[in-house]
Amino acid sequence: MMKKRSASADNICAVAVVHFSEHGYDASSLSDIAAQAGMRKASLYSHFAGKDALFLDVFADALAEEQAFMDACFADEAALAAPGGQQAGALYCDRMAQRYADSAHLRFLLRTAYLPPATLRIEVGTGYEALLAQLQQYYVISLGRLAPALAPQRVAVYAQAYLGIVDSLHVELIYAGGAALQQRHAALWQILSDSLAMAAQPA
Amino acid sequence: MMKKRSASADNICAVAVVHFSEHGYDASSLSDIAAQAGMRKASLYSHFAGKDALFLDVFADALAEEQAFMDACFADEAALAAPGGQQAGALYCDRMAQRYADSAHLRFLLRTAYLPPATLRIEVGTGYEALLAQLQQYYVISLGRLAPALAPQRVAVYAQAYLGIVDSLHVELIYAGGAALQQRHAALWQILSDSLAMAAQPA
DNA sequence: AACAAGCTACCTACCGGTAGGCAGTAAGTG
DNA sequence: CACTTACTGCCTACCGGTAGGTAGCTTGTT
Repeated sequence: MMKKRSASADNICAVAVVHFSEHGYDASSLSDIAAQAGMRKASLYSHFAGKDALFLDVFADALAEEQAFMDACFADEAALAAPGGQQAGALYCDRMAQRYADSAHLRFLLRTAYLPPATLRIEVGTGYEALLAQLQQYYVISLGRLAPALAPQRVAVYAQAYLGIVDSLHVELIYAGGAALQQRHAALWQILSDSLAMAAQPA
Repeated sequence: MMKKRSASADNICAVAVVHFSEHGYDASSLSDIAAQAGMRKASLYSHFAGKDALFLDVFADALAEEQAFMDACFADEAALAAPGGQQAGALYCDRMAQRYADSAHLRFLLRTAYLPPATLRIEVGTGYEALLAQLQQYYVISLGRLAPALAPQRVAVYAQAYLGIVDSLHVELIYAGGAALQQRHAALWQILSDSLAMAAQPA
């Protein structure tokens, strides 16, 4: 991988992602970000054209990082899978809470994907949709490996449900966290498992 | 019901709820709100103590309105219910999309409940949690009426799953809307139905 | 010499909030 | 009846503060 940015710019991005994830776009100040990055606000402008540009750079970082995380989860899952054992997409959901705690990029992404700054709606929207599409694709592949006999239209339904569950867990991450998340995860996974079991061996 | 506010104050709130729901707390300007309400910013201060107070008033309105909507949905459901027929909580989900399109209060609520202004986190949090708790209670009652034989711990799981589904639909409302919502609704409802059917008559 | 990367100092625009004035009106008082 | 008083609802004008953004100088490195 090649480095596209200077070390200073990378540092600024690392600071900015925290500010954006905690305060949102509007309430984040370039002065504060610059100060925490060890420089004055004016010096930011030798690295980024403006606030929007900085935001979009951070957003691109976040997308790339979460893409990589997703890749790793489903790669691990494929490596560990025994047919009929692990359920499709489970690893990604299991690791999500820890990931949220560790990664400012994920916190940033969940905050700004759902309520992006008005002027950047389209850019943010298309980027995040691509990520979700990738997740859906991974899930379909994984489910196809674990339950090959499933009818294609059934697979589509489960993929939709899976994305819905992921969204629901995201909400709980932002909103409540910890304990409540566990319960919700368990409950939603339960009904998904039940439905899958029923579809796999119909009465 | 008694009127607590003047007509002007009601008008201001009606304008403010739209602004807050579209731009969020930080990006909403009192000047703009006042102008659209037919007065100057300074005149707002004869009706509300400040931006926070206005926001909290609007928030209280939104809570009350959504509470009333929830009440109506579950009252209708109880009236229409034939045992084993309609599924618990379905009406509320079915009407949600239309409701979202019609009600600025719901759009406001979904936006600010998940990402409230930093200074008002606790007030918003407690208020919205109460609403969700009420929803959960309604669902449990409704499910108890339609499937009386269900084990209590099972009911708790389904209640959690139901809230999760509602959250997921909320996300889809904010984020995508229309067509995608239908699919997600259908998929999540499908797996919930499957699981319920399995629990009701175990193999 | 040239360039990158910082800096100080400053700009305009707008924010939430405050002070004080100005019509209209409804009630009290002789 | 006329007159005063008090109040409501809105106004203009302004405050301190901060935002994003720009100009131009000073460095250090090559």
